[in-house]
Amino acid sequence: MRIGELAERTGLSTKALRYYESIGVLPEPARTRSGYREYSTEVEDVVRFVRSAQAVGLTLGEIREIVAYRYRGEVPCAHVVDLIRRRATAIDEQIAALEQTRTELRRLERRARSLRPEDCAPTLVCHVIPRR
Amino acid sequence: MRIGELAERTGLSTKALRYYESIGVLPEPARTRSGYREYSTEVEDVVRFVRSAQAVGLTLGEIREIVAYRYRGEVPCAHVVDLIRRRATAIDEQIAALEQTRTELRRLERRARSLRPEDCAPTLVCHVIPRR
DNA sequence: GTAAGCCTTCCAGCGTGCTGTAAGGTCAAG
DNA sequence: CTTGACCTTACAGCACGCTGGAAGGCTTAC
Repeated sequence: MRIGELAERTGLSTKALRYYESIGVLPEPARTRSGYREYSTEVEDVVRFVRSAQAVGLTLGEIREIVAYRYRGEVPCAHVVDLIRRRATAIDEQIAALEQTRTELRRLERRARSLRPEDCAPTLVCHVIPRR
Repeated sequence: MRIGELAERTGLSTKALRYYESIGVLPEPARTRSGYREYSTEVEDVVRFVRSAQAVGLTLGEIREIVAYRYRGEVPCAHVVDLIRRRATAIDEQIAALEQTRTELRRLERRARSLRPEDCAPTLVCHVIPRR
């Protein structure tokens, strides 16, 4: 299978596939005599795994670690569970931060309704957003 | 006031201040005869405003628009309220996406406990993360 | 033989908000 | 007169996940 076909079957661009290879997420495939990449069918599973892992928020760096276990012939399960847990924690923190910002924004929006533009002092730039 | 003093008073780096100027967030200050930036005291309010606006999630691009009203002598209130509303909506969407990912991660974590590493087929890379 | 459509490599750039470094000018104190 | 602390510009690079383009080689059809 050449790179164009793999791209079509996985819904990725050839650019992305070559990029994954360059950062060690995909293994280096065999080459034809003229230098074309020649993929085995198994690599398709790896590519799909990469997409699935990205979909749950893992970075390509983390994914590279996971597939590295496979390339070494080891089972990555424990490492993956650890990554999942840490990602979940990170997302919890992100959500908390965003919720705080959202609360602040809603507060500002409410407050803005009671402010008159004429009262806005130029030195404050905008009195809708209060100085900390 | 020279740039170092402004940096100290606002808690920013001189690099950041020069960067803000370069992208039009801060106005070009007066210069001494030898080329040093000489700031008026009012610019400190602008810098503080930039920090406050960043704290509620506005980008420097959006902030530039807001201060542009001021530099034109207009009141930016209506525009700011609009920006705040749109930012709040964007944050709602971000939170929703993150919550979905988090739910999926928790689901994977629970599921992983019932899986045995020995059952993990190499072609799937890792059966903890299911194929889509 | 030549055109179309693949493939290759390498280098650059996107956006965001800066930071680092180099190479040089200025200013006050000793 | 020199030292050190400040200032200036300009260019590069960070993370992240790619995409685009240039310049060239391979393969197949006509």
